[in-house]
Amino acid sequence: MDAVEHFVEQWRAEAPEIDVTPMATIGRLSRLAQLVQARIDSVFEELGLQSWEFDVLASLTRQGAPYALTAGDLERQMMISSGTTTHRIGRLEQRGYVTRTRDEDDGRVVWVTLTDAGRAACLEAYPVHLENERRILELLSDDDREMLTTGLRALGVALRDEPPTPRTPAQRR
Amino acid sequence: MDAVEHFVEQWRAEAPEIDVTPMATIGRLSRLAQLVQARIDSVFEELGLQSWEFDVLASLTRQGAPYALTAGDLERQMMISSGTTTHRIGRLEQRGYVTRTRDEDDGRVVWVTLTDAGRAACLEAYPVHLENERRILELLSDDDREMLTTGLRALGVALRDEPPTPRTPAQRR
DNA sequence: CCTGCTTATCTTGACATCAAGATAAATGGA
DNA sequence: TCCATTTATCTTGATGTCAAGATAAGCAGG
Repeated sequence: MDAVEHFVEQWRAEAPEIDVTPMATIGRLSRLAQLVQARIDSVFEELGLQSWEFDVLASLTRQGAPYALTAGDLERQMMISSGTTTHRIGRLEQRGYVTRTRDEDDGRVVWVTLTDAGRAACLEAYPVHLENERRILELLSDDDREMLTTGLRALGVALRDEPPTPRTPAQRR
Repeated sequence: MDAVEHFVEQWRAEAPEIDVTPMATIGRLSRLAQLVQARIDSVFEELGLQSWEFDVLASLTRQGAPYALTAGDLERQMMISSGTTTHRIGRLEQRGYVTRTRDEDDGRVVWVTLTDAGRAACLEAYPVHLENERRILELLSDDDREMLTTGLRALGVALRDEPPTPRTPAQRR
């Protein structure tokens, strides 16, 4: 019995004519995402990072050399607004973790490039973060963990959460 | 192939010594929660409600008569801070959807009670919201949906997301 | 009764976020 | 070449959120 199951039962008693089963899945999705995020945040706090900071650094690091994306590509990968993107880049620029460069051929484009310090911070946090995630999933049985992963992957496909195709530095027009 | 699978492959290429499999599950959890929330928000917008407003109204409605919770109980059920609780109650009070009442016996406690208008707004939105959730889950096969639900329920239990035990009006000391 | 501790709510200040619009650059058709 | 349209980023203003502390009311032991 978890919290969502309790809410489902309350709704069945109060409004029995409505099929409440979707809530058992989607209600948990957002609630558990929040609970898991709290655990993840606490690890990043120990590492001196905000979760959103790691998000940016990780997006750039996993691209591989030369560790650069345009502001727009970052925006799409992180699923945030353009205003938030500008703000995030600015804060990380102040911290010395990224640099901004105007594209030479297309004056509208801003390249965000990881500095050595930014890459180092990301690579230091990365294994600690993943170990934390591993510890959370270890609370589940192998079967449950596998069902969860399979179900989530299916949902990702169903919602068309497709891989981003960033502009590569070579692709400058 | 979804976005998270792509990120996993990028990480495998860039930092092969780290086991990246936990990200396939937990990365999807937060990413998909965000995608699903966007769909949910758009339905509430049509209904003239914010998601957080429905959260409050639903917490009160599903309690059954007399549709009341203390501010602290709302805070715990919705997993938000006390400051956010105060703010939410204030906004809904302005809209005429809830009322504030000091407990007669314990002067620190504030009872938040649903008005008829608040209950009506919630009961109008509730079936539309659940139909929307049902439509999202319908994108999955029966098997995938069942695995997702089972996996999430297991995670809820593992993270000890336990049912709240609110103070009932009868329990006034 | 006091006095210190706990509990419940509210206030304040900071901040990340978004929507909408501004700015500026590129593009494409007449 | 010119102008309208599209694209990429940034700015502005509003908002929801939290952490930390303030306020105020119970509570418990002397």
